[in-house]
Amino acid sequence: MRERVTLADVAKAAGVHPGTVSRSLNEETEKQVNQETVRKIRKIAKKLGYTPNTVARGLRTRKSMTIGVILPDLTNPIFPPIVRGIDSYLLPRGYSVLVVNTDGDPSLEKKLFDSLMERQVDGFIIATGRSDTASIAEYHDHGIKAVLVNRDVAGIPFPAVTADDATGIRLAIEHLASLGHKKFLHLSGPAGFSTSRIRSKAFTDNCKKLGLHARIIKTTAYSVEAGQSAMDKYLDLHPQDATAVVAGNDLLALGVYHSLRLRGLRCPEDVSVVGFNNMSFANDFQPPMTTVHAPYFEMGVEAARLILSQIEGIEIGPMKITLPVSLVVRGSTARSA
Amino acid sequence: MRERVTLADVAKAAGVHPGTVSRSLNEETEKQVNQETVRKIRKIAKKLGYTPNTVARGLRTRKSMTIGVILPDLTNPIFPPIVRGIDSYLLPRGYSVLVVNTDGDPSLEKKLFDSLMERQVDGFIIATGRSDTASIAEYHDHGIKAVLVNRDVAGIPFPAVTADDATGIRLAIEHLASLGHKKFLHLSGPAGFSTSRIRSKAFTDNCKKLGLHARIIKTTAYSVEAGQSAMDKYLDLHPQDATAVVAGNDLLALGVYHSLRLRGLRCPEDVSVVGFNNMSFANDFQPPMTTVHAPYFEMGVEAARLILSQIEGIEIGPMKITLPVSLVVRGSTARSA
DNA sequence: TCTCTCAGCGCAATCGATTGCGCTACCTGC
DNA sequence: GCAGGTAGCGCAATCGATTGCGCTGAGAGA
Repeated sequence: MRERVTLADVAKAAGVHPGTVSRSLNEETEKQVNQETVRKIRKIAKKLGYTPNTVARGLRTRKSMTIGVILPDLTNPIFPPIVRGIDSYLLPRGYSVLVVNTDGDPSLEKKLFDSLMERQVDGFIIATGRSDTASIAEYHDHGIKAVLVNRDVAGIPFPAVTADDATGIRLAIEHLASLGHKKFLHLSGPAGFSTSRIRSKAFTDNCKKLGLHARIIKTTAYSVEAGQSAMDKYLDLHPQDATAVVAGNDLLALGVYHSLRLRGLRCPEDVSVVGFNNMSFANDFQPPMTTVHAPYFEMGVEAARLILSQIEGIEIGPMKITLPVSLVVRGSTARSA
Repeated sequence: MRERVTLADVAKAAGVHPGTVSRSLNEETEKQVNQETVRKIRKIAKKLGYTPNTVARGLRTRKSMTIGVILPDLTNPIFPPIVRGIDSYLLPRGYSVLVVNTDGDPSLEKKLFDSLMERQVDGFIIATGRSDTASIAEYHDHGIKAVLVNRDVAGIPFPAVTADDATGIRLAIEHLASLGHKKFLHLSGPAGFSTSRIRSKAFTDNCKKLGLHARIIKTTAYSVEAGQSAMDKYLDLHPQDATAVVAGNDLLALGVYHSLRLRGLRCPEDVSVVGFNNMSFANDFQPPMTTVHAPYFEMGVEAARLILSQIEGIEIGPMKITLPVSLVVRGSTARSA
């Protein structure tokens, strides 16, 4: 863009060799140079407005100081907090973040992965959690660093940071049971995601333990539309059956709201609904949504921490970190009629 | 990360010079090489799994194929669609996007700007719209390329892509007036933003034209909390005065919801409220929010288009693009009592 | 006074790709 | 058969910073 000041410019102005300037400006190597010289060079560098060229440095050091973040869709409200969590950890440490959206398309995911590789990212944070992501496991042997966040993938040799899904579902069920509900429905997310599997299993297990009637419907996506159509289908088959719905996430729960409303059913008077995620503005919905809060910002921070550990050469293996969740009771759950 | 295949590796395998491989693999220079050789080299490159090193290329070509996006806060729901719009235009053209959040802190914005410069970004898309951003105008003479999006800054020599704020406010007022409202309140965003200024002026102008009673309160931020406290203050001073509130954006409108609810006032029965932005889930609020829809995704696309034009050497000057808005009528507005 | 040591700094290779320049064939036209 | 032209490709510089190695000179020790 503008005619930039280079190391060589500073060196010339200071009457020294570029190598000396490089060493003077770097914390690590600063002690290899006379203190007096360091001060002089630093002053001249500042006067000339020298800024290092990260690209050139990256070429030589084989580090781009960049992390690639692969996620399904940034407009899904759980991802912005994750990204900001990642940012908050990485930026102060000199790293930048390259975010890409896959829209759930595995072939696009592969393509984006490759393009991030071309950009020499130092590591990946992957939030798509597709089983297809397992193909990325192949790269593990090539020394590629990655961390999964939000969703885990079975058998993948990378660390993962997830929320305590099982506990979240248990809290939801116990809450609903304490309100007198007996007949439960779970809208499960699509197969192939760890979140879907774990939440479904927790639903079944906890309902059995408490002696509750349990039914599960699989949705086609974690979206409002999928939630609505799944609930529509359920209500067609079993009108006025379940009084408690545990949704796979908040978007599905919102779909349930829509379905109920269109049929003249009231939430929570007729049907209680619990979401999962505690997305932004869940408190402003109609009715305010009872949901399981998952600490997305912190998950981002942890994922960033793990990827940097790997980059710094610490072998952590497929470590799994599970962050605690909590139930946020609002207006979408009430005592069973 | 892994032992990567370089241009030299391909050259050796093909028995030619690296320069020839480079020319063969590049669309532009391909015709400088014998078709037969090109085919052979391409095949070998694929077999070896060669992927170009974007960093090395960037050093030589002085282009990083990266655009820096500076915004206040990714968790503000208007920004994800903008970012996705930018992405959708840039990615297919080989560019990547580096997103940073300023949290409204001008000194942080300056620091992030510099760090993006160090990373040799080819251009900036700036969504913060602070008047302080004007300091970036200094760089204009140094050949820095930038586009403003969402908010413009007066007198800045860069192009800008914004929504038609004035028309949006007019539509809101006409809608409310047609419902019989006479006394209007506008919660204006903080001073210093083009959006605040334009929307306030449009509010005043249109109220005057229609002979409506108009009052404006400035908020301290475009946030739910700021909206709530501003509305609280207003209601303390003028209980039961205005029946129509035009909020500076949806978050402020949500703050108005909260304020009304805590005082036992009903929306829309007692007070009608209109937001601005039509953020995600505005339809799921309590009540569903009447608001002005602004095409954020498209704004991102346009901003991306303009920055690429500049990079490709097209002098567009401080061109201003204004995208049309529309009023989405939902449940937060009703006939005046 | 002479050697030895080491702090301080210069030299030049290196990272991987791009590109202006020029060389070598071969081909054409006369 | 020769000058002129051109296609195809190699050579080497270049982008800007980093870094192993080695040189120089000053200070220390004998």
